Amino acid sequence: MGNSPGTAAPIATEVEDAACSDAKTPRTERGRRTLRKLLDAAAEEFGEKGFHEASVSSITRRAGVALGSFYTYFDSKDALFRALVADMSEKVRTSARSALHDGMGALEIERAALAAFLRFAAEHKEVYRIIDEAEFVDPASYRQHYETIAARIADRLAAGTAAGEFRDGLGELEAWALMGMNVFVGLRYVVWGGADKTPDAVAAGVNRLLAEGLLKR
Amino acid sequence: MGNSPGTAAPIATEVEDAACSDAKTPRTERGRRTLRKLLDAAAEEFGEKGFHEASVSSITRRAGVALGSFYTYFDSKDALFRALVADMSEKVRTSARSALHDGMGALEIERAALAAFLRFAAEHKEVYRIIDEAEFVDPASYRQHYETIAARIADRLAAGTAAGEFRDGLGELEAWALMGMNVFVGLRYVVWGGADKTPDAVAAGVNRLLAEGLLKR
DNA sequence: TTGAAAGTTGAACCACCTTTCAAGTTTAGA
DNA sequence: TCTAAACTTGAAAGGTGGTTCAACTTTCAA
Repeated sequence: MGNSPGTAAPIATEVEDAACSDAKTPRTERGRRTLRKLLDAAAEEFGEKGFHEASVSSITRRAGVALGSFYTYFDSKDALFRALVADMSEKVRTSARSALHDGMGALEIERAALAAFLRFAAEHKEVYRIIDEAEFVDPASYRQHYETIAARIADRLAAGTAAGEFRDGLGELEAWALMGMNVFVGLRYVVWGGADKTPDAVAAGVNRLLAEGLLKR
Repeated sequence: MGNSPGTAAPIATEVEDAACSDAKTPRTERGRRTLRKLLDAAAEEFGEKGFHEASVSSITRRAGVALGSFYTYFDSKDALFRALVADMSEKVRTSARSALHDGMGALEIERAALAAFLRFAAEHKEVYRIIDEAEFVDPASYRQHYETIAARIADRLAAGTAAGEFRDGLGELEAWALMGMNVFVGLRYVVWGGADKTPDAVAAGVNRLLAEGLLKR
């Protein structure tokens, strides 16, 4: 509920680059401003209403531009959605990577990556909804998003094994399992809230599960 | 792709009970047949096209009944979707529970439950899509579905701890983590296929992760 | 047998929303 | 300053598809 529009920081800061494949690049400063307004309004609108309930006219109204201007920047409502998914997918990956530093142990890296992802999700709850809805609106992007992330996790696992910290036999399957854990605890404790666990507490709990497993010792 | 209609066994066998909250209960044998045809056709249609691409007229055509008959059994397209989600949610839970037997160890139970879920998903791929899409079409059902499953997993973890097989400190968080692993490996290896891993192999890999964690010993 | 309830039918209604377009305004560089 | 390109505007075209409805058929119990 407490998700009043304008509370969250705008996501689209340099969206133009990530989204240029689907957005028509503006040639003037005014054009760039309008495109940004449209992207920010769309992120809000899609986040609140979902793709099908959202309407182009509502997005342009929110952005404070005329209905027709929309088609100066996007070929279609679908193209706008694709541009948003590409942008957010990029931001999610960036948020996790930025939390990693040299000298971290392999297990610590997983904890930090999850904590950073959860903090990012807390600040941009609409990201979850938009990426999840891509499964139906833009399946190719959805699949690519998760395959890219899984590949990155698999790389980290391999590095952990090479460093002698992780056991052998960790591959794609384990990467997907890890990713699924992260996504679901994020949905439960960050997006749905209940506010009973902080991102760091959630990340710590998951990390213990990764370290110790379930069995009594 | 290789998902020709009619290949999978019909899901709706005793749907009437689970769905009666949203479907208008038929009073004659003929009515029950028609309702079943509509539910089966809808499961196919929603599974293939998703909620918004699916159309009532296409569902009735598939079911071989007139367009108007639809509204004898459902108040709206949304009500039909809700009825389907309720039914499938029930089937998913049943499929996992039926794989559990007395005398199984706690870890073995988790492996068997996941393997059963994956086999069920392989046979009814449309279930994944329909339940996932409920996040947008019928959020309350979506949330209830996963909260119910998480509660059941948490119970199993507590039982495992009580039996001395699992460590202390396992609760809701760990249940959600487990559930996320299961859902994501199902999406990757069963729904998306690639056929490189059987349900049992996937379940075994995840189970080892639960038993040993990531660390080298 | 009979008639009331249950079920069937599909054309038509209607609300909604994406997209187009032609006319007007602003920008930027020469 | 001037002009061509960039951008803006909002009314209206056009399509889609959920839902209604009144006439018709089937079922079933009395």
